Amino acid sequence: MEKEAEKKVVTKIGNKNIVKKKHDQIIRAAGELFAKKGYHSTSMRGISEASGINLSYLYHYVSSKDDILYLFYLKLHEDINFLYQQLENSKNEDPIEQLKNFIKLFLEYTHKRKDEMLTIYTESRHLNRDSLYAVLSIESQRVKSIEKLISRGIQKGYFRTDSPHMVSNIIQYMLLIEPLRGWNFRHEYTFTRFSELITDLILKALDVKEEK
Amino acid sequence: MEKEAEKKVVTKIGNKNIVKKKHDQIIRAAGELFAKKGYHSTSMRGISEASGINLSYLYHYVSSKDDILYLFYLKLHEDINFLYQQLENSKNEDPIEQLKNFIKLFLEYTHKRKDEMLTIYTESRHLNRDSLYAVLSIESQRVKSIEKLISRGIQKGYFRTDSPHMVSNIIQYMLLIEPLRGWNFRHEYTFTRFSELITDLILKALDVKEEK
Amino acid sequence: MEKEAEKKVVTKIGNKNIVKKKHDQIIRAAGELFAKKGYHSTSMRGISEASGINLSYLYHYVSSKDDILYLFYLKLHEDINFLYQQLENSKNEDPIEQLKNFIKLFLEYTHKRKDEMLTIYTESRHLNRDSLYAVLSIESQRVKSIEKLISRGIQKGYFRTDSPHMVSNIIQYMLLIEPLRGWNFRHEYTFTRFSELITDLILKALDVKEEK
Amino acid sequence: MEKEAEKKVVTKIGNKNIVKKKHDQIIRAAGELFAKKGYHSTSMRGISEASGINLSYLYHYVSSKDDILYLFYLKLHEDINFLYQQLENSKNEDPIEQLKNFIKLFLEYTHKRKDEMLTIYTESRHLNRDSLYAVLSIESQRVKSIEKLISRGIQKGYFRTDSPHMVSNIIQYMLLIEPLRGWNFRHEYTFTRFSELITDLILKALDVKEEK
DNA sequence: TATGAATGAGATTTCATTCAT
DNA sequence: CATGAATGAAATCTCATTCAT
Repeated sequence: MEKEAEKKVVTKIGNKNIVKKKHDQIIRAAGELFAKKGYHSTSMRGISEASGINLSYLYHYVSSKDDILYLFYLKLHEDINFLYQQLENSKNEDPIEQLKNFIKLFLEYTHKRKDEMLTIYTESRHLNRDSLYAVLSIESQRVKSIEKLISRGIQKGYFRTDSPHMVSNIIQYMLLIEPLRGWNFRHEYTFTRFSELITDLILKALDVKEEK
Repeated sequence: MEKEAEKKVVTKIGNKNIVKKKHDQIIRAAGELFAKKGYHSTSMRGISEASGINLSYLYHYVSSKDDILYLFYLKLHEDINFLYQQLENSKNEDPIEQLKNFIKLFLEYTHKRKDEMLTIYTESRHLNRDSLYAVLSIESQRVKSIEKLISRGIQKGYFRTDSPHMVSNIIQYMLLIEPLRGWNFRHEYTFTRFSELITDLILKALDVKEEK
Repeated sequence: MEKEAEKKVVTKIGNKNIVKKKHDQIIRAAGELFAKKGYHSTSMRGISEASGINLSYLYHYVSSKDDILYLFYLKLHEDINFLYQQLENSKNEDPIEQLKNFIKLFLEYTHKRKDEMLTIYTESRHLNRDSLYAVLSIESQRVKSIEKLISRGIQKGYFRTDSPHMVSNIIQYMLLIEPLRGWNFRHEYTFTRFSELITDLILKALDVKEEK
Repeated sequence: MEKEAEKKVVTKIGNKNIVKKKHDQIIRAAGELFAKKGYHSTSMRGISEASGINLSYLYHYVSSKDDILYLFYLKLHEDINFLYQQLENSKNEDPIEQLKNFIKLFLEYTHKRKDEMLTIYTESRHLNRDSLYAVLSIESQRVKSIEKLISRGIQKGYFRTDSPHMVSNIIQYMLLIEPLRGWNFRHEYTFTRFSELITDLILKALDVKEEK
């Protein structure tokens, strides 16, 4: 996986373990608030209260409110990153199975954390320049990971498309439909059914004929 | 078309023509600011200055900042609404052509107004309860309009899918990919090419075999 | 008099008369607080309370706390500026008398407003870049005004010095001794006596022989 | 030399040598910061970092931020104090030479440390009551030291003035012109020339005829 | 219809200082 | 002798909204 743009969150505390722990504590609290009220309507005071960390002391672990949103994104990213790594590493598997598996796991993750996903994808516009750049860079990497799998699948004759890059973008986008648009269909489909339909669609986009 | 949930923007001015004109003036100014800085970072003062309407006087035409976001949504909606109406009305046309045409026009509209679309779809979360409800209701209607076309197409044997509702949702969602995700592919495709690819995908989702 | 560097204080109010009046109100209040506690220990809230202007409304008349310090300087400057203008204009007078008169009036002014003068000359370091530049530029002009008088006096044979510029700097500096160092001699001299001594010194610096 | 008002800086550490060393360390760091950003904009954390002394540990050596400013003053004072002592002790020298020498050395010192001098003389207002009192008392002593030399010179017929006290104040004040006002002439005179001019002026104030 | 004046509430951030070990 | 954790108080500034005319 290529190198991503990076942004370090500056803290006043050296000990990395403690920082990690506190960051988790902060993100957990902030994440809920963001999900409930959005980034701008969530105040640092609110985060302080919800996390149990003294308001001023928060600033020892992050250097601005923006940092928290960024950390929040990073956390979600980390939790799912292994899926993308699998896309790149396990080169021996059947690409179709590999893709199906990826979709399944991704949708499950997204399903469980839809509020957080919604938050991230609607609020990330408001990140400051550096954080935004870092986030977009990660997102871009993700699409590239998918693209690699697809290219492999094409070479091996499993997939067919004349625009792997665009299809990869579309796939990544499709996978986010639940948090972004689920309100309009969630109650009408079981998750399994929903998952099937999305998988189907993606396979069709890659011209995979499915035998049922 | 079924009745939508509605929300009236309360004004202190009687004359409907004037109100309409002022609303346009406000929305035009606000829209640009929203696109540039987002809803929360746009101040009423800013809108007042950009629109040339005195700050207090704004409150004769809207009753809160939230209203402006709502009006902004409504405007975008109105401008494109005729497309959805065509989906329902012109019942004699070939559904495939009708769909293709709809996609084309929608994408063109979206392409021209991507910033505004992005704004709406990332900021609408922050509408207050009533406005949000109204917006979601409109969005829901739109999906239903698409669904009607699809059902017609199925009956006539043009389309095939075992979940018209879900596919409609997906189509509506797909059509928004440019404002929401375009940053990652925009510079690599001409609009025409992009439009083709999306159309293709949607037709595939409906099992339409294309002869080229 | 040459053109000075300038800095405009940005207000949100158009009417210049009102702005002027409010500025006066603000400066009067702020000046006292600055004199009593210094710039940094004076809070905007304090200024708001002392001036009777609502805290947020203060920001319609100034755009930052720094502005207030700058306005304060400007006020003091304006009140005494005519003295410097006289130095340049009335070219027919006897330079010695003109200088004596200038010293007398300046010292009187300074004597009455020593706290404010002390404030300005100890706090102006903390002005932001633009304000500081404007202030230094004014101060520099003042020295030049003095220098012009001296040069005139030299030409006419009244004064003698081989460094008019330096002497002018020294004179300007000398005239500020009361606010800056008066605490150590104020109670031991009447103002008249003090004034005489300073005048004497300055004349000596210019090699004026006084007949008494 | 008469007894000065004094203020002890309370420490939690017994060993006087260590205290002295740490104080130096603190002052060196703080001095630079004060010179760069002023007293109020310098934070204890900043001093801690610049000095390499742990923030809480600073409070073992000083009892408040104010103490540091006071110590800073004291350091500058100590470094130059010997000059004032010479003024009082060496009673056999020619007063004119003695004065000239004093001026020269003082200006050299001031020249080298103008930033620190500026800091002290603009920030000392913000010392708390006790520290301020101690500082003023030292300053007052200094003027008295000069005054003694002048009185001696008068008695011996070298100097002439009817107000030795005032002249002493003026001299002390004059010697500070470079840090306080140098910005307006520094680049136009070599230090030597500047030094000459000041010396001249002071001798004139004392009615010393110079043969060149 | 239109506007300038005014306000209360709240947001982010910084800091000197103390606690506990 | 030395340190990391923690805190309360305050500061500047912004904003949506209302008042009074």
